[in-house]
Amino acid sequence: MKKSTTLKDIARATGVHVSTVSRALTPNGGASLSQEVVERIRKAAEAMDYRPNRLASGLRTSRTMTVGVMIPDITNNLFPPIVRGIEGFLEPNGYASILVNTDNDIAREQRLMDVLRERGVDGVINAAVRADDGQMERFAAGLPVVTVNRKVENSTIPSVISDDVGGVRMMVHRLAKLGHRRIGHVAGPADLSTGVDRRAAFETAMRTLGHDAPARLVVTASYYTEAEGARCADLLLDRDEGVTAILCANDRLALGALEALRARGLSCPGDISVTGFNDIPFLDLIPPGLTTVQILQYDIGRTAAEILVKLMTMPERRVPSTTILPVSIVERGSIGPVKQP
Amino acid sequence: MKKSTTLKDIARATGVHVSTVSRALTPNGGASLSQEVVERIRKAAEAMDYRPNRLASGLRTSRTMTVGVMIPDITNNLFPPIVRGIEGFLEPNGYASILVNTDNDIAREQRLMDVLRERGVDGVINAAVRADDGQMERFAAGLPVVTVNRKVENSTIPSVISDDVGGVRMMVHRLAKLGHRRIGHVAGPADLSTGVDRRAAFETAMRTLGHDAPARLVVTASYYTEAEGARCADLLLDRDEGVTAILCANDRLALGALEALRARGLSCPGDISVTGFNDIPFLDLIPPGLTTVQILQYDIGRTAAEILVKLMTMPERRVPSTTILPVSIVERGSIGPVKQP
DNA sequence: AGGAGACCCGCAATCGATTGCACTGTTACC
DNA sequence: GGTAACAGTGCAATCGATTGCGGGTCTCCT
Repeated sequence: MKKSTTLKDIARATGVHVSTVSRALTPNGGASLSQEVVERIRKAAEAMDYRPNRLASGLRTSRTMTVGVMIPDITNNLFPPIVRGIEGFLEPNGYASILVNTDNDIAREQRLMDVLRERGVDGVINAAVRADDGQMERFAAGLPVVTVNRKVENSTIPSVISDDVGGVRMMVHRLAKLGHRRIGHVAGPADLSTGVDRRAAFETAMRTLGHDAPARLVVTASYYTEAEGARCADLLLDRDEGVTAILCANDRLALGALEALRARGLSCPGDISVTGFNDIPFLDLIPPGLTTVQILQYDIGRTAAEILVKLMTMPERRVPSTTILPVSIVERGSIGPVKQP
Repeated sequence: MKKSTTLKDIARATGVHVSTVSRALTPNGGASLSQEVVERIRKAAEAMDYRPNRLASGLRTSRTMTVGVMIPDITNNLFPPIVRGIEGFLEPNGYASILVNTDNDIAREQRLMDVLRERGVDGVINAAVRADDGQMERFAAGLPVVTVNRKVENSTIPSVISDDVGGVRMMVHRLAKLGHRRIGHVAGPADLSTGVDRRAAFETAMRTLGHDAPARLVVTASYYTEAEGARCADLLLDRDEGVTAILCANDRLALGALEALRARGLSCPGDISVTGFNDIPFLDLIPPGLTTVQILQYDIGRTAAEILVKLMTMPERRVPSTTILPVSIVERGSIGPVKQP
């Protein structure tokens, strides 16, 4: 492995001091140098295929041009587009991203945060925060952090999320228009902002419409998984409250709910309507076609990256504490009018 | 942002020299120190919440404990499990991964390779190589590289792939057993090893069975996309060669083929059987259930990481040039007996 | 008692880039 | 003509951790 060329090499080749080379090669540093020298050095650097050593420069300046990206689990379909959105903004701006999976494990999150700090990341984008995440709050005190998709409740950490409230409200109204009055809700985990916010939105929307929203119509999942979706839907149906529609806090829960209906021999949307949230990739291909709230997955990632860069490069400027991106309803086959008994 | 504690801080606190602290804190370095000093230093480090600065240590030792992971596109369902497998091995071993998306763009690949080098990665796992990738070959001369899922043909770069030949052969046999003799093949891109290898395997298997495999039964896709799958399947059907089954080089092509059939009003498997390759997540939920070759997605990632670590830490030891992981057939609804005219 | 090791630990150079300060030569101005 | 201002470069310290080398102390043996 031949060692790569350094400033010193270029200095030797061009007969100037390394500091001069350094200045010639930084965009604005060449200001105090003669055009001729800058030109000569740039040419030599090009010829010698010079690549700056980011470690060295990072050590000196304590800016590594690296950001940490924390994800619960990259194999969860929701996150790749977000990650892609993040990279889509960071990479062209010279940042590299270190990707880590937390598995929603608090100890693991702690450990990975240390890993990122050791590596001197300039900032962190966290798609894995819990709603009540004290350690992330502390962490954010020493390093720019932006949360994406989720947020820490009552926190100053900037977040980029989707319009959870609006999405749920629109969906409830859509179901109501189809005649549904007894709508069940499979809520997301209580320790995730999406879980609590969507649940609150559900209850508000139901009350606003003058419909019942007793606690018995809501079942809270422990995780955003198909298995939990099935379990919760089952529970809801067991309670036998005459539910005609189930609004799930996300698509995976909804897929589980569909499975539960199938297991009971119930048809969707014939017997019961089901809706999801996120519109994850491939959802459109799965029968009966889940009606869901479409979020701008790529854009929330990209926006989070933009905000993080602002935080990192212009700490004095203020950034919005919460950025909410719009959502829309995609209607597919999983909802229909209330079954007439 | 308060600066973190350094070796110097600990040295000052414990009254020893920084070099002593350094030795006390490296696992085997403490060998030449007294137990008492080591203990005292370790305790102080713990108390002061010391985190080594990886930049500094990387600069000094030129080992950054970082690896680059190149993926064509993380939003492609195939790759997240592979990435997860990679991380599953690297992270517990102290490595962090920088993830980059190449979009199968050669110029972009080149640029990202430079990015990784600047950051001093100890090695690279590449899931995005083209079959004839000269620049990656050169790159691998100066830095440990392992390719995963794909490989560079006729190269010395170690690769971890699935049993493409076996998978295709088994699938052809399976179709043959159902009576299919005129089997079409939607081949993968000619510049990817999976494309050429599976195509070759298809032709070999067909010949072995004594079936026809004229060039007209094979259409080569330009990309692994649903759109290309549909286009190629259409082309195949237009040729009107009496094809009764279409073996696709991967699942996305197969999904496209299904779409093409649907557009023509043909049923699957009633009129035509279709098969895929990879068994990507969610495939099981999409009707009619694609029969496909299941690969060990997580394991090829993990194995690639294991091999890379060997390469990085024990350059003298030899590693297998190609590691082939087994595959199996998952049979779902998309294949059936030949339609009797 | 003197010498040989063994054992512990400090010294200082080093990795590569950055940057405040100092220094030299030139220009301009009175 | 002398000096002040300035442009253009070099010098050297610095970021934090690592490591070869050397020096001091203690033990043990002859």
